[in-house]
Amino acid sequence: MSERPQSPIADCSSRSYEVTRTMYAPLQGNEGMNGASLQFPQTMLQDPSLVLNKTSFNGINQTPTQSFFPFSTGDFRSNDVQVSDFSQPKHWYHFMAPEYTGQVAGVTAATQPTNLSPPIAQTREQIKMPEVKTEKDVNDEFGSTETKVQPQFPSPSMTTGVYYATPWNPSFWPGIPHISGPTNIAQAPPTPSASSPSLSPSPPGNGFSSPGFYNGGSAQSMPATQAQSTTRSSGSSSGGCSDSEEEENLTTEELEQFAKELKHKRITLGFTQADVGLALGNLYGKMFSQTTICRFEALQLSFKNMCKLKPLLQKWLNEAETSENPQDMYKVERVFVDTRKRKRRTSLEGSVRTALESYFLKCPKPNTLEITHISDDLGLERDVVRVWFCNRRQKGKRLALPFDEESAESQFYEQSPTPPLHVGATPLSGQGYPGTAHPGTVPSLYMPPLHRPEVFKQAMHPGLVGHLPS
DNA sequence: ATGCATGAGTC
DNA sequence: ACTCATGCATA
Repeated sequence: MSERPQSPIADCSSRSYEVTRTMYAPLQGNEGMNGASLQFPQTMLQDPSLVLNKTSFNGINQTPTQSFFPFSTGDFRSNDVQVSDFSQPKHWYHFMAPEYTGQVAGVTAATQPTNLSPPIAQTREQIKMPEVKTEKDVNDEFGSTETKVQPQFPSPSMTTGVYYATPWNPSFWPGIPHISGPTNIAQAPPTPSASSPSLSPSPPGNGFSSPGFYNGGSAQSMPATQAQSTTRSSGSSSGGCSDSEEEENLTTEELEQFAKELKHKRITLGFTQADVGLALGNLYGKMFSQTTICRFEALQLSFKNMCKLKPLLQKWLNEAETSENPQDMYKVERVFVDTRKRKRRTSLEGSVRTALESYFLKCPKPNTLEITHISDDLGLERDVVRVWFCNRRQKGKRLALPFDEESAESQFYEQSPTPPLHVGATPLSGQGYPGTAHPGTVPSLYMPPLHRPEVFKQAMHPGLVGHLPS
């Protein structure tokens, strides 16, 4: 954030957005690899200048958009408006039941189970409320997908963790593979004793008795000590993660290592990602979804975010390993779900995605007008387009270059990047993998994160790597 | 595992 | 209006 002094609007023209850089290279590389012809306007892919020197949104019209269709699965609501009028407010959901704060338990956390309305401390069966069904019904949302937990105790997830503080600065995956910094992996595998997930019911205890119960003070309370962390560029170990207790300076290596360890042990102990997420809520007051845990393991979160979550996961891991009944750790379920109705997830067609991609290449940060233009062109809702770009940028960052930005940038940018891309093709072969040989680690099911082929795949182009939705 | 969505915090 | 963290929904 702090590193982008310019106005967003100027981005497209006056500067090459980082994401573009990031994405661009791989893209070309991909092109080179399969030599496949895309439905893309090739000029865009071939000529960086288009991206870099773009001065306006003109050239955009050339995209193969005519073939796109204005339906976009926005079916939940009449599409009539999309093309013509995008500026109108839309409310995909409405709020109901005042007593429901419209939050997922644990996230904003019911602070005091006492005054909360009855429904809150229930098991999912009870809570499963009809819900408003706007465009489409939501079949048994929560619970079903995430938890395999046995509703042993309807524990009132009275986790109290507002804990949303993100004092860190924006530095994500700065660095990279070879960090020579002080690798202080303070994790000495405690000896996994209970590796057999037995559903042994041990006294509920609300999870509060748990040694490591989170009292909502630690990880978040970290003041502005992170001032130093700069704006990335080098900091493999962004000092931003300093904490009153846990993580201070994590290196990407550590995180990488930890992520692997976590995954491995998690699996060994018989937990699912969702379990872990729930357990965190139970133990430390901050619940997370399967998605987040998944992304953590895959190192798909920002560096900062990884740093933030690591201590919690570390704790959980320790708990899980030492606990006689690890299962106790996730005996908390999501108690109730957000009552707001989400907009139904849009599923963009392959062709539309491709088109968006091409637009993105030209201008990763379209302004309102441009967005309108695009949405108009593709027959999508303006908001869908906007969000798409947001996510695209975010993804681009998330999966940013696994190398030092500077150098990688220069490499990828103008030349056709090949080396890194090939790694994807041969996961197990000669991946440099400098500082991460991990001698001791078990040859797990996953590969070294920093060379994850998927990353490149994604970074390159979802639409290009075989992704045709039927 | 990941695409699209939401909301808080910022600029 | 953007970034970032996060999650629902789905492939």
